[in-house]
Amino acid sequence: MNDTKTKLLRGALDTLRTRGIAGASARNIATAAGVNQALVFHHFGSVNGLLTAACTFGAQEQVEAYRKRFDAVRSLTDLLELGRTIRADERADLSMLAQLLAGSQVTPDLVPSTALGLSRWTEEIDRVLGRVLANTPLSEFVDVGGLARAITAAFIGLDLYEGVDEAGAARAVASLEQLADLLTILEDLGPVSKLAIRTQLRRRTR
Amino acid sequence: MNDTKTKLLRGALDTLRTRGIAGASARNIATAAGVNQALVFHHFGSVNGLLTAACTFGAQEQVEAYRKRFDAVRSLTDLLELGRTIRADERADLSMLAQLLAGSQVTPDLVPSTALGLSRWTEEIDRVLGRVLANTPLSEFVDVGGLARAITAAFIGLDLYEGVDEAGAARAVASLEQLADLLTILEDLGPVSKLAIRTQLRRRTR
DNA sequence: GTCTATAGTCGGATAGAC
DNA sequence: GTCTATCCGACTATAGAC
Repeated sequence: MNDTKTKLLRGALDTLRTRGIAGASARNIATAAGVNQALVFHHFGSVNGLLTAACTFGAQEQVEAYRKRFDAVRSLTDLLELGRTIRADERADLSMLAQLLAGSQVTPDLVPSTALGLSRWTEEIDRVLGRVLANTPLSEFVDVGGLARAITAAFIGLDLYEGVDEAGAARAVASLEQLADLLTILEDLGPVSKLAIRTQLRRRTR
Repeated sequence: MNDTKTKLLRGALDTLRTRGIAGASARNIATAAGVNQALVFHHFGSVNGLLTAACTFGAQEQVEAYRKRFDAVRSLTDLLELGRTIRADERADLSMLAQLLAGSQVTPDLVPSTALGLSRWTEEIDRVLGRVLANTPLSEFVDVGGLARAITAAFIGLDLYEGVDEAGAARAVASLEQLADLLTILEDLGPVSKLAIRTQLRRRTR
């Protein structure tokens, strides 16, 4: 696939990453793609049309590229390790999604495709969590689908945070890894503590 | 403080929230502030100059407004409850910070003030966590400062996520509350499990 | 300090030749 | 499908009157 449409899609993703939502103009994207500016409108109707198409295109491609790695995850710690890899990958679309999210707060056209792009990651994490947390107190007392969404949101937040405070972001990630270890231990505590936890939870108002 | 400079600062914050980083132009901000467009440059030199000043100004003001609520937090669950309130507050600057973060990925001028704005929240959360988690396994095995940074990043991510999938964001928050309850129980398990956890942690490679 | 006016640039979008 | 050329509005920033 090396036709103009694909070039524009990749150009849009590159531009979103390197110049942000505020710099994602038809001209900038066309330059990045190495094609004529008018073709943005000919093929996609408008800049937002191209951005939404690019988002759908990119999310599909990206998650597939990481599918095998997701399948190899065996613990929360593994998942965070993979998250580290994904965030370190220059070509990963976390930054692109962050920019589209920023734009979506203000431009309703962008919302559906951005939500779809996010859901690709969420589904993958949901799948992994369901597998990794099966038969643990976590899956019994915490909505795993909700947790998958929270993790996706946190990854986006960390990606943005990294852009303004690399050391702080590294510290944040390290603490999450420590927390994951702690939760893994919680899993390993066995049926006795599971019972203790269950009775404790029953005692609560909410 | 109702002079032009202050009007512009507030106008900038409003514009960032309502029109995003891509819509934060001198004209839009001046219109929101009810002043002349040229004054942006007279008082702040450039649009980015105004945005950075507004960020510093807003973060200071906001965190102070919530200080008492932070002081009242007694548990992780309380903290998430407060987070819910802050995210629901239209005038809160989470959205503004999210937009500035998106811009900072691409515009180095914005980085220092955005980092400062974020650190105001991080410090507050750090303070609360230090108090709430004192004498718990969490504070013993997890870098609390890192956790504070992770929570700030997650809140930013959730704020953005909410803009494209309200139901999904609600689910994410609910699952975090369940997780917080679980962690609170971990705190209550007493010295025996603390010892168990400690030996388990020693057994690990990392 | 505040205004008008304006220079110069960049943006979205379209018309029409090839 | 792709190009050039162009319209027109919005943008940053400045000059200069008040």
